[in-house]
Formats: sequence, C-alpha cells, structure tokens
Amino acid sequence: MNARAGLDRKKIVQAAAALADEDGLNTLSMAALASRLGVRAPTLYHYFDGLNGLKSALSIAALEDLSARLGRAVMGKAGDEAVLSLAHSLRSFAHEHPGLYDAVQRAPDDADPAWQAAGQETVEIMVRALSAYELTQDDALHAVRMLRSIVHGFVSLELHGGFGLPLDVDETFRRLLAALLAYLHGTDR
Amino acid sequence: MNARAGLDRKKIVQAAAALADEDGLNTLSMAALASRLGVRAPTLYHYFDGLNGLKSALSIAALEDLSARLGRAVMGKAGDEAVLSLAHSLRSFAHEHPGLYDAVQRAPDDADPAWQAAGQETVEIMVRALSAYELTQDDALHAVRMLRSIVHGFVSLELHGGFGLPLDVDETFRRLLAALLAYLHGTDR
DNA sequence: TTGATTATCTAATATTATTAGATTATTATC
DNA sequence: GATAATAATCTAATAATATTAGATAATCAA
Repeated sequence: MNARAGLDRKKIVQAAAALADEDGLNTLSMAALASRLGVRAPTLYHYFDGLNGLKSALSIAALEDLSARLGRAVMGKAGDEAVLSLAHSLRSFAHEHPGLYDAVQRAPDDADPAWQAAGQETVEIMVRALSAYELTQDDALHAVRMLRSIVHGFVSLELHGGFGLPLDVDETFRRLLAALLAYLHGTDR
Repeated sequence: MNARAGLDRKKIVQAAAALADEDGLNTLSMAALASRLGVRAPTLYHYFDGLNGLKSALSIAALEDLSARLGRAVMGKAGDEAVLSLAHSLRSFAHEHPGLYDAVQRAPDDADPAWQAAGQETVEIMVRALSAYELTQDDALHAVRMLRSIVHGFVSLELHGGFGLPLDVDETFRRLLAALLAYLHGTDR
C-alpha cells in the first residue's frame, strides 16, 4: 500500500501556504503539512531541506505572489494613484494571506538568489510607480522604504491586535498615506 | 542535593529576557531557560503556566520597560522635540533589546489586565507628547497610531534585514519622521 | 523539634524534527 | 513483455521539546 501521492515542490509549497494562512506561519510544522498531504513526514525531506528549507521556499513563493500582485496594481497608474494602489494592494494581501505575509517578512537564512530577485523586482515596481514624482535615484529608494515602512508597520499592528481602541483603522491608514503623499509632493522639504 | 535556586517570577522573566535578546524570542524555550537558571525544566511550571504563560509575562514586562523609557524620553519636551524623542527611544529600545521588542508586539492570548494597563500607559504618554499640536482627541489617537506604525514598520524591516540596498537607513528614518511632523503641522490638510 | 508548606526533582508521555535505510512504484532498456 | 534502474514513499530509530504527575527534600512556623 504505497500508491504514490504525486507530490512536487510546488504542490507542497501550496499546501504549506494554505496551512500558514489558516493557522499561522509559526504553527506550520512538517507533521501537520505531511498529514494534510496524506503522506508521512519524512517524505517531505525528499523535496526540501527540512522545515527551514521549506519555509524559505514558502517565503520566496509568497514574495513572488506579492510582487506579481503589486505589478498588476500599478499598471496604467501613475503618481498618487499608483502609490495608493500599491499601499492598498499590500494591505489586502496581508489581510487575505496573513501567513504568506509573515513569510514575506522572514528573509531566508542563506540569501537565496530567487529571494533576492523577487525582492529586487518589488523594489523596481515601486520605483517605477514613483516615477511621476521625478525623484533622484536615492530619493526614490528612500521613498520606497518609507512606503514599505508605513504600510508594514500599520498592517503588522493591525493584524496582531495592536490597535485596541475603537477608532476607525481605515481612517488611520488614509492619514498615513496622506502624510506620505504630501511628503512626496514636497509640500514641506 | 537539592539546594534551592531561590527563583521567583521576576528572576525567571529577567533570564528569559536576556535569552530572548541574545538568541531571539522564537528560540526561547523552557529547556534553555531552565538550563540558564541551573534548574530542571519542570521547575518553571511552578511559576508560569507553560511557555505561553511565560511569554505573556515577558511581553508585559517588556511593555512596562518600554513604557517607562518612553515616559522618561518625553519629560520636559514638547511638540516636534517630544515626537522625535519618542521615535528615537522606540528605535533604540528595539536595537538594544530585539527580543523584548518582539515580545512587545505579541499580545498575550488572554488580554491580561497588566498588559492592557501598560498598553494604555504608553498611549497616554504619546498623547501627552502630542498635546502641543492641539489636536482633537480622535486626531491625537490617529497620530499615535501613525507614529507607532511608522516607527514599528521601519524598525521591523530594519531589524529583519528588509533593507537590502546600501543606502543610509538613518536618513530614511529621518525622512519618515519629517513626513509625520509635517503632517502634524497641518502643512497639507 | 516537629509538622506543614513549598521549591525542586525524577519519571513518564506526547509531539516534533530529523536521519538512515528498506520497500514499493514507476520508468527505461532489452 | 520481462527485467533492471531509478525515484517516491515508507518504517524505524534518535534526539529534543513541552508538559503532567507525583516523589523528595529544603525551608518555615509552631
């Protein structure tokens, strides 16, 4: 009784993604994943270098997903509209895929080329989205970091219950983005 | 051979904090903590309700530490100076105590009264720091969230290697705070 | 000094990650 | 189509962890 499960790295990563989104990235285990795939845990070692290797693969896949989504979000948009679209895409990705979102944050131990590439891709998407502001190269990179910081900080606090008070969170997000856009317009510098 | 170790909750939490800062909150275990305290793991169950209970206590202690530091940071300061001092205190706490900083983010499972109190205290410190801007109650609370989001997002990306490019991170932080201060001054609204 | 309390221990169970090596299913070769 | 090679999966075993139960020894109160 050994009918093959027909696994491959992609199917395993997909199942891991589902588990991470459902139960959290931290509780993702080889045991739980194998069980979901109808297979014994050691089987997974045939495809990945342990739990760490699996999580690295998940991080890369998640980052690629996110990158593709961000790319679609800014197609045909420029300036404020593009920045807002990026921000809302990031936030909705985090809401829809909390496990994958956490995985994106977690850099693989050994800086994997695929990870580097996906990360660079997202930065480039963001830089292109900012092109309408006609920033210098460095200013654009700072602006990308600012956007990422703002959205990540907000989303992270939001998802982990950091905002206790009964005050509209969407409004806070709007204001954060308004502050960023104002800065990009140079109202202040 | 059972000379008592003379433990109490405080000593255990302190040792846990040291371990978390040294090796990361995620790798904090009952086994490692007991070993550092020169005691067998089951001993710790006399003081805390398992690893989760211990981590909750650590979260609360860390939040109280942070809150005290923030309180000191804004004494005798107002307006922009107070906001900048808050932001830099938050960031330096995260740098000096990465494990505790992570612990602060993690809300205890059961919303512990001590946790609620410490959280409320930090919000109040921040609201007071913003008093010079003469904001409405709601605007002040949004501003607190904005400050927390900005600093947390930046620090989190910074600590977890999210900023790959060789571009001055201090400068990015400065710009983020400049954007916040400009917003608070209402240059834009 | 004795008895009660309590801090700590040992022993045992369950779960997990991981490695080694056996077995069975598929594929390639003749 | 039979057989050999390959590859996917399994069983078995080891080590580490969290946790519970209950025993023991140190301290404290009377």
